[in-house]
Amino acid sequence: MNTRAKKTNHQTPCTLCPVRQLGIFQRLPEAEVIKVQQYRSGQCVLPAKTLIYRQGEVHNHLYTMFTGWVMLYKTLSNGSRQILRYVLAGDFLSFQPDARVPMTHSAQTLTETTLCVFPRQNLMQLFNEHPEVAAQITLITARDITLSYEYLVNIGRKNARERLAFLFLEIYHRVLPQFPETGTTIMFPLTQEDIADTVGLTLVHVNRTLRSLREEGLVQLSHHKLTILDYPRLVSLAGFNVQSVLNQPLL
Amino acid sequence: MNTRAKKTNHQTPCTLCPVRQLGIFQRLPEAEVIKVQQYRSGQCVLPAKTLIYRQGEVHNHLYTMFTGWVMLYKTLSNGSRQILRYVLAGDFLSFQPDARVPMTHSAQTLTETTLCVFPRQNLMQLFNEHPEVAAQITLITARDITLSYEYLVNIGRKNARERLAFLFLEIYHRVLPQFPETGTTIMFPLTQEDIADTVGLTLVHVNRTLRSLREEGLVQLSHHKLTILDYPRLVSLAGFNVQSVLNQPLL
DNA sequence: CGAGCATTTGAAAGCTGTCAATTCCGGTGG
DNA sequence: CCACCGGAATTGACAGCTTTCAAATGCTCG
Repeated sequence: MNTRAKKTNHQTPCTLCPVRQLGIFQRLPEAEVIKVQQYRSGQCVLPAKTLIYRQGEVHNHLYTMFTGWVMLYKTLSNGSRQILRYVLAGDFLSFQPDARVPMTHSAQTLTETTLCVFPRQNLMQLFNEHPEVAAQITLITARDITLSYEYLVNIGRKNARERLAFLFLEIYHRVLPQFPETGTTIMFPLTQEDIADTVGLTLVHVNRTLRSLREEGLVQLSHHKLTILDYPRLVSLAGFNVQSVLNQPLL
Repeated sequence: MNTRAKKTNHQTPCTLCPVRQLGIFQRLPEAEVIKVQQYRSGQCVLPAKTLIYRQGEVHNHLYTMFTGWVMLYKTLSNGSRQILRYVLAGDFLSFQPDARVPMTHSAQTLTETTLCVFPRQNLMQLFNEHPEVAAQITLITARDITLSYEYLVNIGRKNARERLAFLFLEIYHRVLPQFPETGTTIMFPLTQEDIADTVGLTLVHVNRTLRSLREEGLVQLSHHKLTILDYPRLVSLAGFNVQSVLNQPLL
């Protein structure tokens, strides 16, 4: 397989920032948001490459992302890495079956990131008093599973070009709502090694495949900017379906 | 890639069966279980190879599995198939972000299956009146994600032998609690094609890999019976961690 | 301006897929 | 009880996509 682990780990102190209607709170009426605040313990801004929690460690906070990019990944004993998902603004972070069980994966920021901290202990109380939040969380979690399934199909049943096409479209569609003014070019902080570890390929093969896609005028990726050159052909190549990626639970 | 779709679809009428404390209800005190029953709409027994719901169709029920094997899978436009997960007794079935959106995957029984039907419409009401059920559902869903992540690692970063070893151990550990008397041999209703579509390989390569594992005395698979011959070496080969597979949310 | 990470490329090996054909096995009908 | 049928399991040969190994070039940050 491939890949070595990262080593950075400079944690920054938490900084308060204004309340926002994102993530689990996005569908609540204004009054609810104010009340729900009391369960929170704070918010913080983390620089790029910060380890938020590590696979194997007990971690007792939940987070909602406000801004930034975070990746979830698992490291294998042989040193290789599998990136599981990218967490973007409005997404939920660090859900695990049991608070007492160690995390099964790690989370690290790719860019400067602002997130809202929520102690796991308050969760049951929140569920009791705000069942609509519970429903919201359930739906978000269900959507995460849907995305995870898409990834399984992507890695399990597609070739290199199709896998990259899918990844680009997926991220493109999730970033767009955050920056409606961007056209076909978005910020794309992943390295080619990150891409490789996401779609189950090697860095070298990702590089070759990127060249192939570029030469055919499908996408352009350089200096951490991604440009969708031929959206229709990309969708067709990837077997992409927007539904599978949308961040809009409705209930 | 590979594979064609199945065609069977003989639905059987629902049959009432006694209340059981499984799935979402497994942690509730007895009194709660009785009350919670009112939200349910019934239970049914399905023969093997029954399609429970189909990718692309709206489906308005949730289920808890009582007995049997169900597989969740997605079909690609080129005809290939990716199996996402096997649903066993006590597991939850058919969670999707939005009831109005078509299912993104299909579900089919592998064996005769008994499941408890729960109309999606009642969900919000259930959440309101029984927040502990909401918490339970959240935890089950979180566990499903954890398993899904394990599958991603399995397909994305392991070779054929490791993938099979992992799949066998995962299923073995999930089946054991249901049939504590079984020793190292369990019922295993998947065909080699099913295995292939689960771990992202082809039928032919799965067959060769199975032979390799058998010749090395690691596992034996024939006539839909799986025997773990050398558990320690299998665990080591698969990079298997029991935590990732356990069906025991505690809250 | 230098060091270290990230990106590119070439060549060769290897794992996995494809194609085809045969054997095995459970279930059905005579 | 036995022959037959179709799906499942096996196997061989070969092609092809990906990985490995190495090395060169390009960038970015201190």
